Amino acid sequence: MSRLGKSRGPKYGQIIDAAVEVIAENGFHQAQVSKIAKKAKVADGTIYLYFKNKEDILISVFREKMGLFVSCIEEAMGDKETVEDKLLALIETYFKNLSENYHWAIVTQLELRQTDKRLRGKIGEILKDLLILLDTIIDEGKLQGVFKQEMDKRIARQMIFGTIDETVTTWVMKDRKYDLVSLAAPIHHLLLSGLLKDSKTR
Amino acid sequence: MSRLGKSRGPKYGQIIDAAVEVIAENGFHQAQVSKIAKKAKVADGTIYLYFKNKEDILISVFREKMGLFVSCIEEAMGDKETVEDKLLALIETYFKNLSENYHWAIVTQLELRQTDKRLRGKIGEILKDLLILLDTIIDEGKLQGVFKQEMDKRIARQMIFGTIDETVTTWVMKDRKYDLVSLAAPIHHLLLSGLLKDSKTR
Amino acid sequence: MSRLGKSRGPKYGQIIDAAVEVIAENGFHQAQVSKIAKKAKVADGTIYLYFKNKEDILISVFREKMGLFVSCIEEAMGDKETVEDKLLALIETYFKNLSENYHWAIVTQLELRQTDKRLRGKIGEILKDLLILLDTIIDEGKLQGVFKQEMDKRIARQMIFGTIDETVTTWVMKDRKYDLVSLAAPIHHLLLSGLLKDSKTR
Amino acid sequence: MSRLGKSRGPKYGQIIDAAVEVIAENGFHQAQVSKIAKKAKVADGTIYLYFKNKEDILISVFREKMGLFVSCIEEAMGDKETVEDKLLALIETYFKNLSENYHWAIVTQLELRQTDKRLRGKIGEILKDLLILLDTIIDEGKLQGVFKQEMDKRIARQMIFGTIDETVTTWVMKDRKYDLVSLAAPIHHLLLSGLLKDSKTR
DNA sequence: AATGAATGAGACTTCATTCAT
DNA sequence: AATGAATGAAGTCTCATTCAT
Repeated sequence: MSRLGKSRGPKYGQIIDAAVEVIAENGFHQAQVSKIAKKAKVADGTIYLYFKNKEDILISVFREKMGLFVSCIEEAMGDKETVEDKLLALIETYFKNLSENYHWAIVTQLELRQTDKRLRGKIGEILKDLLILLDTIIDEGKLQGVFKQEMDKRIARQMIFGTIDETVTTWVMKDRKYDLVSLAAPIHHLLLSGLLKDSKTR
Repeated sequence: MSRLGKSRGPKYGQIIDAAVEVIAENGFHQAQVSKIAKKAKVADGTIYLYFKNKEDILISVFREKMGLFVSCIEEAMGDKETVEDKLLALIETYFKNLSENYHWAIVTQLELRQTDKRLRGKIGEILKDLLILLDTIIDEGKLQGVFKQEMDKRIARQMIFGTIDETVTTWVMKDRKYDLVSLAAPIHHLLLSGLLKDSKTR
Repeated sequence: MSRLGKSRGPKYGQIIDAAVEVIAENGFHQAQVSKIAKKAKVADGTIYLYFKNKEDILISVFREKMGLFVSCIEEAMGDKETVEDKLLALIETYFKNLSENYHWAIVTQLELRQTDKRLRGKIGEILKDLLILLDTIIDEGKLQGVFKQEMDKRIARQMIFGTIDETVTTWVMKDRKYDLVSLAAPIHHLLLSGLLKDSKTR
Repeated sequence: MSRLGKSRGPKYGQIIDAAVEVIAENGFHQAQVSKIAKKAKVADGTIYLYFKNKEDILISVFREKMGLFVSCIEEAMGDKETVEDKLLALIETYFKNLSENYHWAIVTQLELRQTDKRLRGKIGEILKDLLILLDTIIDEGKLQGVFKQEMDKRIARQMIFGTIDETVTTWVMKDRKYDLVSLAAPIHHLLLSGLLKDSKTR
């Protein structure tokens, strides 16, 4: 078993991509190794030259794709000056990426949640990179005096991530009947200013 | 096929309760019909006198329990005057219920998500009752001029529900290491007023 | 799983007998569970109501059959007075049993040896009952002053068992071309008096 | 298919030796071709330049090693005068060789028996050379009037070989906890004179 | 109404062998 | 002569559901 061959060889990428497609099209529990192999145009056994087992395929899929996803968001945030703009960039890029890659959206929002405790734990590890991005924004916002000082970072993070996540999930479950990216601005506004009317004294 | 026999016989409730326990203790994929039967103290075959199939058990579990859950929240909201108080009542009751019934919290937040498209669709149907409660609050808030007029109802609902849901999920996954109910107030505050500092002009 | 149902129900015996036949006819490594199930006229899954796994079938086969085998030999020895007669009874019954049950002879002499360390260890445990019989004879022979006093029990046991075992194995591998039982007497004689001519001074 | 290339190239010997080690260390069923290739420091495919298939490796291993083994015994017997001494030389050399080469002992006594009918038949062929040695001794003993005249050669051979084989197998299975070579003399004595006490009239 | 023994479909993974380089 | 990446066949076991009692 080519332990180190894990990340190279063109087949590696083929298999990863095939896995995303197969999971999105058939659902997590109908994503048999043989289906993935067929779509990747390799023999069943070849999968096991690149991945330890089925779970390893899934973890790798998530790590590879989520890595790109997070990098992409980081890059988009990079040239923004204010925390408000950074948050908007994050939400917009998040939505844009998933809009442009429906297979991946299905996988992250629906299929990957059908996993058991162990696997979900590992996925959680990878997700941390994304949550760290949120924490960075929150910290910076508080430091700059833009965000509430007394705000609990964990709660704020859960509000932002929960809102984004729920929005994408709903969009996926509604079969993309509307444009996701255009929701970024109003969501951004709502997260920043809350439900209450401006004039309202708080 | 006693689809209408839904509530007839004491065994029905026994099976529902057993299902919740078994799923919470063993996880969705380890919740075999025979385990549920054993915990409910009935024979495997008896299950099929009350439920069409395994999926029907799960749907029924969700419908029965979620019905109680929503009623409970409605009741708590009933005697509140302002929308702000109603929202707080909703969040607090939501958290309180799940705090007091950890099995149910595990089932809703983790295990029931490990289902396939079809089942998740049906669960979504039942969840609507909860989302309607949120819509009621949002509508009322806008009508009373307390909430932003230009706010998109769907987005607001996703922010509230996403935040609550993410918060509970995190709490369950962290093995209830902290008190959930005490998060209700700060979350309520954050949802109403947003991330930005009060003095900030918006 | 009916853990305790292990030994009862008519299917249990059917499966054991089917396993012996299938192993004898197809060889140990070609004795698939599905073949055993088919020959036993039960569904594949039924096997697992009576046996934990495939290894458990094999162990059980050996335990059940070897139990009968040893009992049979014990019984035959029971009414013999001298150790010489007891030894002869053992050898004759040993050969007679295997002669009358060729399937079982193939299984013990050839197929059951194709097992890995773990399984062979368990088989060894069961074989002990047989070796104890030999030890009993040896002890008694020495006690009565019929056998050599200085003789090492372990070595004697290995000579007797090794000779019997090798004889049966050869007979099985030669496809029963000759009568096995009639070898009992000469073997018995040879074991008792050795290779050397009587007149020879020792 | 270099069946005749048997001894050509240094890799041939490397592979044979590697096979013995791998089988002894991992067991017959865990002795994958790739493991043998790795230990022999050749590529997997190279194996197939020297051997037709996996079975051919095993047969060759047995033929090569058993050839040396038999030669060694023959040599040790060569300068003995009496049949008794020849038999003792055979047993002692047999035990000595296996004592000094534990890997080979494991392979012959345990691992090589985990083979199917076909392979075992071929191994039997090779074993014949050893059995012929025994026959030579028996014939000579009878001719010289040292051994019983009425003794069946086949039975005598089975007694001698069965005893030796069982002794070595037991020693291997007991993890060499005692010295094997020192058993040669008592076994030799027992084979020659039998279980019965000298004075006993036969 | 209740039982529970019996059913049987379905998938992950290993490893001997090949063949293009 | 040598390589080693790729192949693909094959078998154990689980568990939702049925049906004779």
